[in-house]
Amino acid sequence: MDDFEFSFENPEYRHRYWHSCSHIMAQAIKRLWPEVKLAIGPAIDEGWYYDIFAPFAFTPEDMEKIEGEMRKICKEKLKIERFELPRAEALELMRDEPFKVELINDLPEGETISFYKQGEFTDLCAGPHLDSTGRVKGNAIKLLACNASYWRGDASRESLQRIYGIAFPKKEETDAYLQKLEEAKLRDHRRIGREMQLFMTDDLVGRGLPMFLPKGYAVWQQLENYIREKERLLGYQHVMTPCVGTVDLYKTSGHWEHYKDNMFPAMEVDEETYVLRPMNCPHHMRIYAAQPHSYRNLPVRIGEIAHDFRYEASGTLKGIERGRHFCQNDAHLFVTPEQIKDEVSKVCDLIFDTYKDFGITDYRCVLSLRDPADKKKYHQDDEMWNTAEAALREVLIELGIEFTEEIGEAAFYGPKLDVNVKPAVGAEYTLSTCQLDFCLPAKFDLKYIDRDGVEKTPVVLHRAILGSLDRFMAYLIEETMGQFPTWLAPVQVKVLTITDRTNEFADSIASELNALGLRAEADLRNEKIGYKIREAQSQKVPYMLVIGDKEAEAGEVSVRNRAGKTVNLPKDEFIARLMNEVKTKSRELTIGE
RNA sequence: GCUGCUAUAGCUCAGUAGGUAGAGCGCAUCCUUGGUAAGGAUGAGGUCCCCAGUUCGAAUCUGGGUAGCAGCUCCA
Repeated sequence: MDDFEFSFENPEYRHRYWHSCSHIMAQAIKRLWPEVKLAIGPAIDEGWYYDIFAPFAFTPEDMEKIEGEMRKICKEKLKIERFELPRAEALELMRDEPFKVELINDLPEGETISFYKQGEFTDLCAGPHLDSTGRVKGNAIKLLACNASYWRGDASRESLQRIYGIAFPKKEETDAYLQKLEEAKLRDHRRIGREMQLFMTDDLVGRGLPMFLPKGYAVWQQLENYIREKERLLGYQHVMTPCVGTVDLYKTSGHWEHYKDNMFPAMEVDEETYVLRPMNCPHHMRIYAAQPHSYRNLPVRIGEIAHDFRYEASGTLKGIERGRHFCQNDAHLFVTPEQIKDEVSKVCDLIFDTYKDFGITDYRCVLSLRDPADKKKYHQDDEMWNTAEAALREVLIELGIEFTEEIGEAAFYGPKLDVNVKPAVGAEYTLSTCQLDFCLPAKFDLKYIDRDGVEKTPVVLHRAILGSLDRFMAYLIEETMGQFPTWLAPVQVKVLTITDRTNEFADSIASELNALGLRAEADLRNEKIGYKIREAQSQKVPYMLVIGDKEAEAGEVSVRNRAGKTVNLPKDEFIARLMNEVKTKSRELTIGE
């Protein structure tokens, strides 16, 4: 075996390990069901998968059988050997594996065609691999799931079964990994959303149309107020526009052409055709176009907390992370070409400033570029694209933002900076975005009068900071496990009585807090204090005030925070400190010791 | 949308060779006035997702819907 650090800590070794596991799995499957056909089986960030075409569906029992066979193969300590073949012989060797044949045929002329062989099993593979199946610890292998995938990711091609697996050098490590997966499920915003009564869905209302309940809407309102106020201070002007518009609005923008399959179908009324709007760029464009603009007044920043509707494929719906109705924290900045850099940089500042307020640190910036080969999706104007992409890239480099570039991820009208995060459960998604658009302003014939008296077309920045408020809330729920900072918590204070002798005092405290704009509830039920605490605790209320005779007499509150810390304070001091915690949007609880 | 899995009380879940259903929590009533994560008793609550079919009989088997979950594809 070539020389590199022979340790699981080494990402390259880990990659080989998992890649070899994928071959071992394929070998086991071929032993058990010789009739199945193999597609591809790479190592991934965590573990591996293999795509398999089988005339039957794998069951959980089958997965156990495969694991058993894999363990055997590990014990057999089969030597893993690489060899190369000329194209004709490679095709002959793989003649019973149609997917491999397709792969070989697609390899460019002159490309090395390599195989890896272990015992009776040989797979087309670029490698590299471990030197023996004996290096893999058989009883630390765990097959996780069997799901569907498409051959070459193309929904019009064969549907394959993708079996995922994970393995570590020690069984305890695999167990710990599985434990971690289980714990992640506890953070799932759909679960917490139900438990904390933040939102709900209802079949009669419709699929993918979540409803925010009083507690969830309380959080929502805080988010909305937060971002709107932040934008206002940065010179944004907020508008409110309707959710229904003529289909011509979207034909003009080009969205109809690109996205009509993902829009609710058109509504014919009298002689006109309307659609539920999937986004609101066109509205803002028309607002801009409604009056003349001078270069002196640019940038014009039009913002909206906008309700949009998209007919998302049913399989993509996921709680409030992705629904068919959602609310964008959208804005369009109309700028001169000279202002691009400055405005993009301000948007980036706003994004990262916001992340700081919410303590979001685990994100990834992507510069999303067009795929020049995709003539269908992208607006055809190479010069425009080159200018826009270069401009955005330049700003990001200048700001010292770390980013990767991804081809084919741009919007049809321009390149974007996407800020992506990973949820507790499921695939990465985009939280914030900043898009550079030279295209729609022309389609809407937008103008400003420049310094030289000539009419010119502005550039538009599309940007969303909280992205969709729904999705942002989903992310916050999973990050905080529902333990929102006090300023966001649905119920900030729960006032708990021990006996009914203190009902009046407790009630007056709750009223006083509510009058100050805080969210407080009194629990005057005839229950034991432990019971009331338990319930408030499970609702993740930041502060519980225990009010007994002693407190009522002294005008004090016994504060218990949700971390279990307690302290007795004069009522007014508690209120003052609480107000301060909320005002400063502290992410930590500041009361309790 | 595709493939697979799932659907029993408000929630989490048991259950039945095909013979009309159960627990815990929650809820209601009563007792309990208790000091920092579950006091006690009693009771109500179910078209076993929907529609067909098979059957003497279907919550259970079959088919078709609907919804949820996982992944794939998509995401202006």
